[in-house]
Amino acid sequence: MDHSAAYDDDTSLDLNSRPLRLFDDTPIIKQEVHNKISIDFGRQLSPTEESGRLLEELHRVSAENKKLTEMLTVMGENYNALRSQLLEYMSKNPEKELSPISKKRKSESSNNNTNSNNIMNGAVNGNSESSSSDGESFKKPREETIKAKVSRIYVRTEASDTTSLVVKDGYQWRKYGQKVTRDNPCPRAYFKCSFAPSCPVKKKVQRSVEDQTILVGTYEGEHNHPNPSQIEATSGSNRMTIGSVPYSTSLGSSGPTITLDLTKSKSSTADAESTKPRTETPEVRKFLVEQMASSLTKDPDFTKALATAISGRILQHNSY
DNA sequence: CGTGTTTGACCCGCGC
DNA sequence: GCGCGGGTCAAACACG
Repeated sequence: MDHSAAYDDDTSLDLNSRPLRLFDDTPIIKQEVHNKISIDFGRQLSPTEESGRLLEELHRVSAENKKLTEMLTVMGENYNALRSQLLEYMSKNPEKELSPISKKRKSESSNNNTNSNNIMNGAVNGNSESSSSDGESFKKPREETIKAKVSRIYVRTEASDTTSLVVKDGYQWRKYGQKVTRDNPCPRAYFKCSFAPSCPVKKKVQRSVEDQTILVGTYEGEHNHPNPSQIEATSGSNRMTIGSVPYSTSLGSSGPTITLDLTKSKSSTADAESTKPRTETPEVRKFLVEQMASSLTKDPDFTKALATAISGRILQHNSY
């Protein structure tokens, strides 16, 4: 299954990878930039030359930023189109996906399964918001349902690993129960957040009936403390991860639906290299520089700061 | 010995 | 009221 590509399109990991694709599309510009940068650092330029260079760079960066914004817009439009198609399809065939069991109680788990199924087929989230809203709200006390934010997370695990019910999301969980439910032979595990004693968040983890490599985690409530893994490593604040695991997220009517792929982070070296390169070859360094540059140029604050620095520098040189 | 997991018992809501 | 099923509790157990 090639879901990873679909996930990447929704994650901020793409913030890193996409600009590179852009560079790939425009190799001439890329080459030009690198040549000029090497010249810049290689010898001293006159103030006017340097300011000209920097202005040129600024324009180039702005143009790239614009391109990226456009690509993001197109991607968003495609996503919305796909989502509406999926919703339309789901509304036309609501019974197809559900089990013949008609009890209200069944709907929760069957929705879970259809969700994971659809998501794993590449349609990421439109379905989850339509089903999760009525899936969770029917049997909980009214006020609790309103208060507690419910979100779902779908985790693809190693194919060989079909026994553990561990979802590494960066938080600390204490298992307080396990139960075999009626419509799923795989046991459902119940967890409470143990990082903060007062944290009300609960988590249910159960393997999907259809694909047992998929863990379906249901989160209830909101953490009243930061993610422990983010406290330890705040340096990667631009990267959207759950405890170093890439994920994609989307908001539904009852809360976000999150999909992450543990197998990818574990086994895919190509993907791992993009976030955590191990070698230090010139190519990799170049790659890293490109990534950092593209990430920085996407940051409007950085662009502002750069513009301020450049203008300040120009004024400084003009005063000579 | 402290902490986390396991697992059977219990509670509670819902449908009949 | 009864049975069913999901969710929670807590004693027993395992592990470092």
